[in-house]
Amino acid sequence: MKRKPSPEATEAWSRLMRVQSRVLSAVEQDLKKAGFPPLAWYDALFELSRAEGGEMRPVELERQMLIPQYSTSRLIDRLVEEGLAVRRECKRDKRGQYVEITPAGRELQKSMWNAYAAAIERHIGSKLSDADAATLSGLLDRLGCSCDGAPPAPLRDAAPVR
Amino acid sequence: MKRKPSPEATEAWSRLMRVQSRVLSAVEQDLKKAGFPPLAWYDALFELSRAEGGEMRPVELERQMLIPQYSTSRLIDRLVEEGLAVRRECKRDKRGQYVEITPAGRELQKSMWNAYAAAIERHIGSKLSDADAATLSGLLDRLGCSCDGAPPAPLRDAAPVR
DNA sequence: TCAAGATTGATGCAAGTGCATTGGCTGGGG
DNA sequence: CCCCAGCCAATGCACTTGCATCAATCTTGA
Repeated sequence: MKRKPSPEATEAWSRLMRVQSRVLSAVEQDLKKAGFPPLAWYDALFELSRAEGGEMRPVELERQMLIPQYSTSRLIDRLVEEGLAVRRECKRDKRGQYVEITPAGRELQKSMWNAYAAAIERHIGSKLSDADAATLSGLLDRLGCSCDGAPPAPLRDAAPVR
Repeated sequence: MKRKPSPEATEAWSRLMRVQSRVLSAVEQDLKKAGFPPLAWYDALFELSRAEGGEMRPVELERQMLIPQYSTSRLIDRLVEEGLAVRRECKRDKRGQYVEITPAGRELQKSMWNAYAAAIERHIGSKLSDADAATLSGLLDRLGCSCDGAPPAPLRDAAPVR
């Protein structure tokens, strides 16, 4: 039951942790140097912008972004504070609410994407052929999916991420 | 100069971020549930334990672990507070100091490794063949190394990581 | 030899995170 | 019909992180 991992598995673990941390901070730095807010803001704005009517329930956002409930709540606080989103009451369920992206929010999302895309290209695209990138995605998928019985994932496009 | 990333590159970025975050928190949770401190502690204890004489300069530890200076300083504070390491003065350079692992520190490092190895096996080893794990490591390496001209990396063994 | 600059490590402060709990509301079973 | 288990979102508190800066010491070079 508690078999030890092979050296290959251990090495893969090690690389996965180190490399993503380096790449993530490199990309975050690029964004920050360009004067943009953290990546999490982008992700939230992206999810909102592609949602029906530009709005969604916090609980839905939470599931998309895979972050804890309180974290979602505070992220929304900040977006609202900056005028990038607004909270709307939900008439169908008075416990809940809707969060709607504002025009300013859509604009920021788009302009962040320019810098973001450039950073991805710089730190990933330029270092891996498309075929290798696809192989990498495939291998990573095998680590992530089987974890908890999440349905195969709805398939995302220009899947911005995080 | 600002070419856009291919869909493959973007997808790889996305997966890299999501998957490592899931795997990392899964492993951290396993450790925590077993009553152990955070992974960073393990990494530090591991580095110390394999250092000559079980001691090293904070600045050296910092370079091994790839974490910021203040972070190292505070991590050492906590290890010392728990009796897992001690600070020693450095006679050769009075600005600096040595940090030495204690017997308790060595013991904790070893017992953490049991749980840690099991977690790696559970979340990585059992999901990837050794060959696939090696392929994954190779692809990840291509992302990490060329970043900053760090020498090819001294090559680590049971490279615990993070 | 001495001043300027670099390096080592610590720390004050602001901001972010994790955890537990609360308060409001819903919906279903008795 | 009412009550209670369960869900939604917010928040108080402790702790951690990031950033800037400091004090002490070392090194370099004129």
